[in-house]
Amino acid sequence: MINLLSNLKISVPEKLFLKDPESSDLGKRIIENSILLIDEIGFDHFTFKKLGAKIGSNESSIYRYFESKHKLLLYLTSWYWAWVEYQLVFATHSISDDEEKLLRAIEIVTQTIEEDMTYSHVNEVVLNRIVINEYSKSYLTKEVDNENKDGYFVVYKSLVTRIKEMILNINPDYEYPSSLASTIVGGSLHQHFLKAHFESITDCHTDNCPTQFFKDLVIKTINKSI
Amino acid sequence: MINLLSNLKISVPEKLFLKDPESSDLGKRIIENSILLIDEIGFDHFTFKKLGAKIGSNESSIYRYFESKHKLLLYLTSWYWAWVEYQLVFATHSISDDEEKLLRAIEIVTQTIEEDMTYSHVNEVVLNRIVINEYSKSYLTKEVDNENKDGYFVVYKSLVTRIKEMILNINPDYEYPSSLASTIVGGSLHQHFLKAHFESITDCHTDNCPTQFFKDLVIKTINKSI
DNA sequence: TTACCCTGATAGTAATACTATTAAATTTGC
DNA sequence: GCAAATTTAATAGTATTACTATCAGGGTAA
Repeated sequence: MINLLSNLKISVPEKLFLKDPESSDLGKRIIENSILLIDEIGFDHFTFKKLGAKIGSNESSIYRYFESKHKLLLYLTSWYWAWVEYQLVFATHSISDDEEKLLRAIEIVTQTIEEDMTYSHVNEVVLNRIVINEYSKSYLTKEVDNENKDGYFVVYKSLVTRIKEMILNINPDYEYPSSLASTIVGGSLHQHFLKAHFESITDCHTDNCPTQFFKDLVIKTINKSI
Repeated sequence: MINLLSNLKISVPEKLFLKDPESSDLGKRIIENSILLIDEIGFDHFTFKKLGAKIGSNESSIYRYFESKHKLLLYLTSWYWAWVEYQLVFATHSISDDEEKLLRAIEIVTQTIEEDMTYSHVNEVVLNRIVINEYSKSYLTKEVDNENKDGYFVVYKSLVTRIKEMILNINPDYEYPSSLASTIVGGSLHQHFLKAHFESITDCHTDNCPTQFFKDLVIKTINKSI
């Protein structure tokens, strides 16, 4: 599966970049090292100047690829969600039992990425941490409605919608399939964050935790009779 | 209840301010108008200079009350959570049935604040929107562990812990009471945001929605047998 | 009435988030 | 293999941000 996936190009909305970073060596170094640098110093302290210094390149060259650091964050997180969606589709398509299928999907979406799947220049383990720590900053802005119209968040919405469909397949009468699906995806990031910084308000202290919590939650919630 | 509450001073960790804004007229104008301005232009575009212009005061005077705009956000959101916690304690203390008590607590925590309760100079309706749009920015930082040690997030954690206790009262064997409680509080903010900006991935389109979703979710989840 | 505290005003700093221009290097097309 | 086109690097510059520092004036309190 890992090798199969690495031959596929993850597709990210084109409006997010000025020049496709996959199309050149410098572009790939920008992606690779921006992930490492954002993880290291946090998105708030991250600048193109610092990134330029890290990759031995110039600030102005990076601006040829991305209009702003905000767009770069959208690119990286879109890439992440597209990658998760691939894994989800791949891991569930051959499962015929609807409940088993959803449980597998929850695993994919909520688990900690443990090993670098070596998808070229992208370190998925580190990117996962970035998504946990920074993703909400990409949409908690005054510009969100315009950017949403421009399709900047399609990948995320598509992932949530897939999970919603799986929920409806199990129980077509459940009233809140979209809210439950978005709670799984968003809530999982939140539990991972709490696990790392606010242990007192989460029960997730082990490897399998956010996953077990959400599996239990979802199955109890969508089954028709109590 | 409204009048009773307005005689109580909401208590916010003292480290969050340099000078108590409740102690002067200028301080209160800072609070009142920072809430309005952050709502209007967003926290990212908010500066003390702009706030100074709005209240006819000077940037440097605002810095006498708050070290940074980040601390001001922590102050405002702590105030909000303390206010919610008061309401929660007040509304639930006389309810003897454990399940009814939790359901009432969920109502308090997940509902949209509909009317300004005129707690002096604080517009709670607008502050609620700020918490929905900006709260995560207060903890998604590289400084979160130090700030947490300094008690900047005690109010929020205390609120979540109260809900956790209520869950345990209903089912002491439920395995994830803290995670469920933090999911209710954090997830409710998220659903409110989706309702306003990403309608396609939420089922919350009516007034009573995040509330109904979470009530249903929690009751199904914590009841012992499936 | 003098001391002091609060507020306002001004100035200044380092960093940020860019834009613009030009030059050098590299790739490509023929 | 060379010219043309493209890409990257280097430099400079701008407006804004997030502060800090200093000083002056006005009101209050001992």
